[in-house]
Order: sequence, then C-alpha cells, then structure tokens
Amino acid sequence: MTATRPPRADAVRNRRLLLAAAADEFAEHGLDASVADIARRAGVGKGTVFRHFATKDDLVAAILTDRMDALHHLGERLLASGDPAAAVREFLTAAAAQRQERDLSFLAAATESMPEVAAARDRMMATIDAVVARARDHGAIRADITGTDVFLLMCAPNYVAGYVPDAVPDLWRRYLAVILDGLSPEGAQPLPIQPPTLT
Amino acid sequence: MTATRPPRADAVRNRRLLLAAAADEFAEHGLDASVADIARRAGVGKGTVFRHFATKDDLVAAILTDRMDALHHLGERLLASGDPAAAVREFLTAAAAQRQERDLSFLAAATESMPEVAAARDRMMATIDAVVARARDHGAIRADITGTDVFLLMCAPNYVAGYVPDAVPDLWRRYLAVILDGLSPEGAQPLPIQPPTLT
DNA sequence: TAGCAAGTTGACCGCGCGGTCCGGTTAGTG
DNA sequence: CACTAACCGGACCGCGCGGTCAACTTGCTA
Repeated sequence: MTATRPPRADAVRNRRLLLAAAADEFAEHGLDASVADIARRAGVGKGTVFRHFATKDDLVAAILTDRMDALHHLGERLLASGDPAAAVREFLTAAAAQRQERDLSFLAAATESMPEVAAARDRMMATIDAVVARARDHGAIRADITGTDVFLLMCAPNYVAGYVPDAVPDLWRRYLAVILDGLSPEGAQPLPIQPPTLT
Repeated sequence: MTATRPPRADAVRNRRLLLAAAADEFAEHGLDASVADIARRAGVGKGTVFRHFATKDDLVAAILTDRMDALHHLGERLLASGDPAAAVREFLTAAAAQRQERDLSFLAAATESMPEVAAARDRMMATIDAVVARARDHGAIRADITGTDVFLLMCAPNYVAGYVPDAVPDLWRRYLAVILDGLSPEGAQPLPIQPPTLT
C-alpha cells in the first residue's frame, strides 16, 4: 500500500495561490501568460509552479476542470429545483457570468486532448443534457434543440460581447437574450444541418 | 513631388504569395504561426516578408483589411438588390462562409489598435448599419436590434461550431439559424442592456 | 545592352519562453 | 527537540521567436 502522508500546509496554500494567480494572469494576457509571471503573482518561485503542475498545460487543465465542475454542480442543483424553463435560463446566465468575471474559454482549445479535461466536460455535458431534455419535454424550448447545442451556444454571449473595446459590463446579457429568443419555440423556423455529437 | 516608380513584377507577385501563405498558415496554427514558416510556404526568404510588411502585425493587418473590404463590397451589392430581409440573411451567411473557409477571427484582437484596420472595420460597419436599418424599417428584423449588434453577432456561428472536434462542415448554418430566429420580430422578448457603440 | 535602383536572401542577434535542478529551508513526526 | 522528507527558490539551459543587415541578384529604363 502507498500510505501517502497528507501534503504539508504550505504546499496546500501555495497550490491554491497558484491556481488563483494563474486564472488572473491567463484572463489578462491570454494563453501566452508566462509561467514566470504567474509565479511572481502568486508570490512563489518558478520552480514551485512545476512542482505542483508538471507542465503549463497541466496547470491550465486544473483551472478548467475546477470551473467546469462548478457548472456541473450548479446544473444538478437546478435540476432539483422546480421550473424547467428557468433552469435553462439560469444555467446559461451563470455560465456567462463565470466567463464575464474571467474569460478563460480560449484555454479549452489548448487542452481538449487531455483526459481529465474531457472527463470534466463529459460530467458537465451530462448535466446540461438533463436540464435541456426536461425543458424540451415541457415545451419551454424548441423541440429540435439538444443539450449539445446548448453547450456549444453557452460561450457565445461572452464571445460576442468581448469584441466591444471598452468592456460594457453585462453586455453579454443582451446577446444571451437574443439567443434565448432563438431557442424558444415561438416563431422557430426548422433548423438546417443535424445536431452535432461530441467525441 | 515624389514620383514613385511602379513596383517590380516579382515584388507584386511575392506580396500576393505572402498574403495567401500567411492566411493559410494563420488558419492552421493560429496567431503563433511563425514568420519563418510563412516565408517558407510562400517560397521566399524571411527577409522578403519584412521588406513587404514592416512587422508581423502589419502582415496581419493587411490580411484583415482585405477580408473586411470584401464583406463591405458584398454589403453594398446587397443594398442595391431588392429584398431587405434576404440581404441581412445573405450578408451573415457570406460572413460565416468566409470564416468557415479560413477562420481568422482571432487576428482581429491582435490588431484592434491599428488605424488601417479600424478604418476597414468602420467601412464595413457603415454598410452593415445600412443593411440592418433597411431590414428594421421593413419589419424584417426586430426593432431593438442595431447594426452594431449584427456586426458583433456575425462571428458567433463559426465560433460556436468551432468547438466541435472533427469539424462538421456547415454546422455553423445551424447556429446561424438559431440566431436569425432570435433576431426575428416573432416572439421577441424585450432586450436588457442598451446596444453598444464601437470606439 | 549597360547600369543601377529595387528586390531578395539567409546568417545572425537579442530576447523571453517552458522546463530543469540542486542547495537551502521548513513543517510535521517520534 | 532533533531529524528528515517534503518543499521552495531562482540561476540556468536550449530553443525558437521577431526582426536586422550586408552581400548578392534581377527587372526595368535610357
């Protein structure tokens, strides 16, 4: 048996500091944020970064899985609540709000092949599927929309709003509203092209 | 007076080769595509790149202005044609098709501060404003949508479709249809947040 | 066809990156 | 309290980048 000791207190603290600093640094400078800057921001040496995360990609993966799991848990809570239509609306709103605070969506492309990230995404996808299926069954959203569609459309409001130079706070709400109108059964035209499946 | 000679024939050819090679290389490797690779792909030396474009950013700017001007001219043609609703639909379809062939939308962020790019964007924006205003006046799209809104929403279908791993051709059409339904007056809920203005 | 400005080339430069490594430090244990 | 394994820090490495330059080649003109 590998009876591993619990990690030292400072190691736990530094790991948390590093994740926070990295999220901030990536949000400000994109994927090009340097490991040295992240270490400086966290107040530790560069070597400490690589002790906790073998490569820069592993660090990115850790941030992403944390964020996706947060949405996963939110989805489960919404499923337990009553209103199927509100659940979809609130899920998409929360996802956009998370991205508004710190837009890290570009990190997804960099780590799509890492199994831990894929697993977290699958967990989140399963929850979205459930939320969307329930709303569809209640006629709260159009019949030809799948969970995968909603997953893909999730990031669009922030992406769109991000093109405005001096960040208008909450502008994403405007485009989320447009997309929600597009998802509603009212006045829906038939969709071309079959819905996609992931992996 | 500065009576400049016309450029030499090989210089004109190389400039064209470089723009094409750079567009391909950026589409494949993102903004990180190296100048050396672009030169190799165009079949010229690295020095030649910097003779035509003072910096890598200038090269990016040249590609972007070309593409935006193409859409600008399309918009003008659509304005001359009859159907206001079809004009919006066709403009957005063409914009998405351009991005489908080679997605270079990420280049915009890198050069947003360059005046020549801003000028090309403003030309395109003016055309979009006209196309959207005409459609709005005819009741073809909802009353609370502006040209800037459409400009911002333009890239969303490709962005959304781009998250699917093994590129489903024309998947963007599905999400363009969702957004077009969201832009239609039918079943439109009031939008939160005022429409943005650029610069 | 002679002359030359314009164009081309690839070796070269400095820089900052991701990642390594080892000597010094410190938190937890018996 | 003394010991030690885990942890930390930052100098260091090799690499590939954007950009420069001086020697060479070539399309145009008179």
